[in-house]
Amino acid sequence: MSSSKPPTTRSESGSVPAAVVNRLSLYLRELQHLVAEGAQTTSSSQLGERLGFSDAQVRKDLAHFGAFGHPGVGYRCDELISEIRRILGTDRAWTVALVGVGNLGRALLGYKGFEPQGFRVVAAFDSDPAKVGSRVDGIEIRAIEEIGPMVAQAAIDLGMVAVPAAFAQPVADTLVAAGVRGIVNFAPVSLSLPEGVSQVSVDLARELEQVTFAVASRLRAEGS
Amino acid sequence: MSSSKPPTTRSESGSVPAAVVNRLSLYLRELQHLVAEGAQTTSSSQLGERLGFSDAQVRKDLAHFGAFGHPGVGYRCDELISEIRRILGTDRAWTVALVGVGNLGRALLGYKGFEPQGFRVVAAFDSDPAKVGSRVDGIEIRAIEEIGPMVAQAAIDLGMVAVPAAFAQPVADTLVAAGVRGIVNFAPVSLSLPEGVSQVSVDLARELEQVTFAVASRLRAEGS
DNA sequence: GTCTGTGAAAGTGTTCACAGCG
DNA sequence: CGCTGTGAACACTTTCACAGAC
Repeated sequence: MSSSKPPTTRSESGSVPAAVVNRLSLYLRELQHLVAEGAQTTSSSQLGERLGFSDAQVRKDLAHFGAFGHPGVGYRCDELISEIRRILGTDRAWTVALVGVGNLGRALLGYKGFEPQGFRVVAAFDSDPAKVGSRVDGIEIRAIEEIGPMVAQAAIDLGMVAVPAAFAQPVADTLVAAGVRGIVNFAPVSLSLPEGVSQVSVDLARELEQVTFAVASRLRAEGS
Repeated sequence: MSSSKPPTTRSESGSVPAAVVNRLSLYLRELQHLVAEGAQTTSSSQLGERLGFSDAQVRKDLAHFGAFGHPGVGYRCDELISEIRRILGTDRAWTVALVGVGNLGRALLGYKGFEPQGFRVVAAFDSDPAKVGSRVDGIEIRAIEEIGPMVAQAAIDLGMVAVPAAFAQPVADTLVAAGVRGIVNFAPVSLSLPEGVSQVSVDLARELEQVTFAVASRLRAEGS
């Protein structure tokens, strides 16, 4: 969604709709908020209500992966958090390389929200020689040519692409050749990647367009 | 998709699935690339192939809003671009206010991708007195208290929320009270907004989680 | 009584396949 | 011919509603 995701993906127990995985992340985030508020347990209806889903939807989503609840009680927050992290793969840390240290890239380097969820940006690359060698948020900016060796040496799992649209595909190709297993693409282009490399695209202008569509529709419905 | 969108939304001709609107943005972006490459016309199959959808899907999506194609010919790019912009509401400019000039906020202020799609960030607010009064990318940072007057005075349409999770809801409430019609939320929390105000959420860690799920699934399928 | 997990029903979205137009 | 637009078939998702567990 945001993003050009393939419709489905494959999991430990058959194929799971992308929409379910999306919601899984939302459940995880909400559970973390609940724990921060001191909750020990929650229920499908509480979780659903806070996120705008039905209780049945929450239960059906979780049922794709197992039976984590306790009838008559609900879900133990910490238990469900562990399960969802295991399902999403974030029960271990993931190393991330950033390519493109422009405006957006710098924000990604400094973003505080990655670490708590198990993501560590450990390398950054840029084609601008003026940036290479400098440090941003404690990370040294390296030349594009160093992607291959660094990804191998630091065993980097994922890549984030924050370069201008025209360079996104070649940069993605380089990351894939270097061995990353997945890419988050912030350039407004559709990447073609080989099978076996996952991708998610985030296009900021597109997010705004989803909002304007809704607003424009409402204005049209009201009669100009 | 990426993001906690309500499942559907309403349009000029009945209700349109959110997934369709998402793809509409993708079609628009791809058409713009095609024009840049010198194309005059395209077809549902070309458009679909470049984005990973079926030709039928492209035609069905567009059919929600009218008949824009020319049988035997395809779609005239410039014509379809105009139509999609009209549908999305981006046939006119939208003014945007940013709240939260941290790492991410600064990136949003400087992001070059908004203007070409019809978005203009015209005001920025932050609670940090040290930032208030300074300028970032030509925009003066104002105090949170000025949101109300500024949104009214500058007739601001949309808000972008890039503040820490705990402040996102009150900031959103302030923006709504000030009169914005839609909000893009970058904080990892689920906002509750009144009917009539559209929202899209972008959670960067969640985007990464969608990728790790796919990667983790593949690893599990391969046997550890 | 409360709340989960789940078949069955209802509702949506996608693909198929073709009539019709340029 | 080629390609759109579209009803009909299909597939998928969500909701319903209840049996079973605590």
